Amino acid sequence: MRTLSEEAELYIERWNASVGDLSGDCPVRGVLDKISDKWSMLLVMTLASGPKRFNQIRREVPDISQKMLTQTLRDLQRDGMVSRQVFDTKPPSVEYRLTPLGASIIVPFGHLIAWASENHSHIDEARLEFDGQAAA
Amino acid sequence: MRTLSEEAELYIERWNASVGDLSGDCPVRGVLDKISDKWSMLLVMTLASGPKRFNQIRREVPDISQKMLTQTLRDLQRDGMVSRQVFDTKPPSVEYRLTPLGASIIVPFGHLIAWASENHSHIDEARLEFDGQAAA
DNA sequence: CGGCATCCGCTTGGATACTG
DNA sequence: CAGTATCCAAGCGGATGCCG
Repeated sequence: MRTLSEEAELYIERWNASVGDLSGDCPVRGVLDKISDKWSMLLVMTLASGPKRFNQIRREVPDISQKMLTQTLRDLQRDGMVSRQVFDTKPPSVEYRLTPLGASIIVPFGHLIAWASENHSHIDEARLEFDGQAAA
Repeated sequence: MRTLSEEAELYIERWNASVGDLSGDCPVRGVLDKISDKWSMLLVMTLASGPKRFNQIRREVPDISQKMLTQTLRDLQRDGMVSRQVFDTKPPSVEYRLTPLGASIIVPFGHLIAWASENHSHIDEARLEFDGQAAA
């Protein structure tokens, strides 16, 4: 091995040190499963620009169902990533905002988003080529 | 808002600039969906430490089924993240390795893993507290 | 060894209707 | 407005058996 950057090597080492046997109950796997959730990170990024109310989030993320929005917000609250504040007005309003923990994931997640926007064109190209060869 | 770091602010800005209306066909969403795949990132990290053969990967990731391993490897190959090399021995052997594109995701993904190992204890605590209050 | 094909259970998640 | 409750379809993914 090879042509990887030193930074990458470092992460690989840490990974190997932290995961042990990669069995399902390794704590990092647990967090990764959360991150893999279809909507979690999208909601975190939506709340990153400020606290928002339920239907306001819904409008900003058009293709989430109300059920999934409720459920994902509750999960994020359970994990201490989002706090929920109810205002006793009528009609009642509920505001969601990132906790410090929730806000702290923005940076590492931002790296991934940066990677995605830099490389999605490469992925598209690779996919076209792959599908072209499969058809031939 | 406001106790976020400047780096976080930068990512939030970029996010807002890049996603437009967050509709399902935004390219960043597309890449994020791939990353959200249950096994993709696990396999990338497994291959990060060097090229490996099919059953070797299976042994290192004990709880993936053969079907999902085949399928995920093919998807990664399609996306240009992994290359597949067949050796014409008997019995035949097949080696998978990261492409430069696949290797390039290790660094941003490493940031997320670092966050996970630093914060999973906070998440566990938050979860215990939340569940305790729910029971009360 | 490294797959592919089939079957099938179970979860995920959407649509709809109702509540405080 | 901000949910809860119920029903139901689609697909993810496991188990098994077969092939080159």
